Amino acid sequence: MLDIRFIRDNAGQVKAAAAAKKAPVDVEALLDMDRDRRRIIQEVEQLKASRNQASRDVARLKAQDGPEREGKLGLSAALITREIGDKIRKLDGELRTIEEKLEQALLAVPNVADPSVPEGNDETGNVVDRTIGDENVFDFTPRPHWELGEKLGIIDFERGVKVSGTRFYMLRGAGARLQRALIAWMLDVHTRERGYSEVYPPYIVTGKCLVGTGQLPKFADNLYHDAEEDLWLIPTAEVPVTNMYRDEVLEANDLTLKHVAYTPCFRREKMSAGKDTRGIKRGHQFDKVELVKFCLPEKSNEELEILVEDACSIPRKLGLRYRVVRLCTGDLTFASMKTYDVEVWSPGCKEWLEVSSCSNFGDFQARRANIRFRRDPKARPEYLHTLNGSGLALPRTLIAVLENYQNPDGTVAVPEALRPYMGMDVIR
RNA sequence: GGAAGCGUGGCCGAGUGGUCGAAGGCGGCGGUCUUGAAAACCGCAGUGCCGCAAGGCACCAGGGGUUCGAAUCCUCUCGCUUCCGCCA
Repeated sequence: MLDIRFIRDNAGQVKAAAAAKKAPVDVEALLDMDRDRRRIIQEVEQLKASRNQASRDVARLKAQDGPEREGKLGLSAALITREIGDKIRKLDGELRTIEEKLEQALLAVPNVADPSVPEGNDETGNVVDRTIGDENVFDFTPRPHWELGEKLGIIDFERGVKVSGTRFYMLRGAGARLQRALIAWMLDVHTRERGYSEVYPPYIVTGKCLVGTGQLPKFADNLYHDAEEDLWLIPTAEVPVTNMYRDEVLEANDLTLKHVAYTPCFRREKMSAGKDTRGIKRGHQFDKVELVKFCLPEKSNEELEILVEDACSIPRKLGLRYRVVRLCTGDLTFASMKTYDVEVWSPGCKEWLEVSSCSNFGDFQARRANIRFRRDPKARPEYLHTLNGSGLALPRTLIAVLENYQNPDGTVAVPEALRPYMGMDVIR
């Protein structure tokens, strides 16, 4: 959420950012509501001040003159203040209404891009920052993972669909084990080498959390939720982990705070038929190891660069070819100020797979979730900055491993780093 | 899920409907004293909003209500504790 005061002072910038993100935002309407709101506040607070004064008068007279005069004095004061009270009640009602409307409207305003983000309309405007690693040379035609998976009996598409419908699959045997190995290994890398502290969060959260990170109210369509209660399946660990510190004031000394969490992710998205239909690239349920950071406002862009490197350490250690893409203004998500995607090359599908999306949210989420810090014990609380990125998303990492490490006979070598976790060298 | 009790400032803990933003204690900060520290004593200390400012308003889990006036009375919601039931 943006500060209404920021919007007041930077209306043009906010309009431009909303247009770039294709979010219909009526900035003028916001400013009108803000003006009305402040007018009513001034009016009602003046009335409250006079009511308080009258109340104090009654109290004082009663104390001075004793109970015998209470009737007279009390009555005259009562006549005045009852009228004021009615007005106050009426104005308070108006104020509540307009504040709710303004709040709802503000929750629909997207974050403003950082100045370093390239201009652009859509993903074609993204900029490849760097590509690391060489393309694997195969002396045979590499197979896509769905062929490998079925041949090896480690991905069972039919039974996943039988149990849960389209876009679900089951991993079996070495496939399930490979995913588990990747999860355990990635958690170990981030905790042991990158300084993250591991968290096991709930996979179901209240709506408030989703408002905090920015999925609600705008993107309810993409979420699974309990029909009777305000409980929602998480679309990413970002939601519970960022909201851990909701309504808290942290100490500056504890920043930057870094957490890593493994969770499944649930996304309802009504995906266009025919897009990414083959394989396990896109489903309603997938696993992900997520990195979340809380830091000082002036450090967040620096922290973003480090976060990207933390994510990149995984494909690097796996010996996968990867690249870092800088998203343009038009491809940024609703809450993001600046985002880098990390993509790995999959020779079977012949495409770059997005395995991580690392974003700096500035104080956008911190404001929504009310996460603050104190520079020193006497200072006023300030909003901190939040960041997160995948480290990494499992199915796509699994795809890249299968396709890059495949042998001519359809077996798959286990990457060196994973062998201790897999207990085997080759999946056959 | 049922019953009972409880939710006050960073923490503990008072608070007969009327100058209560709230006693007292601990902790914190700044002094005095001390070679230094401790102790003792004195003082300062919440958050948000409106306002150029002076200042004002709000906040005693959260919402609604009664009242001229609510931390205090009523009501609903949430959370915690204990007992019972159920359960991996």
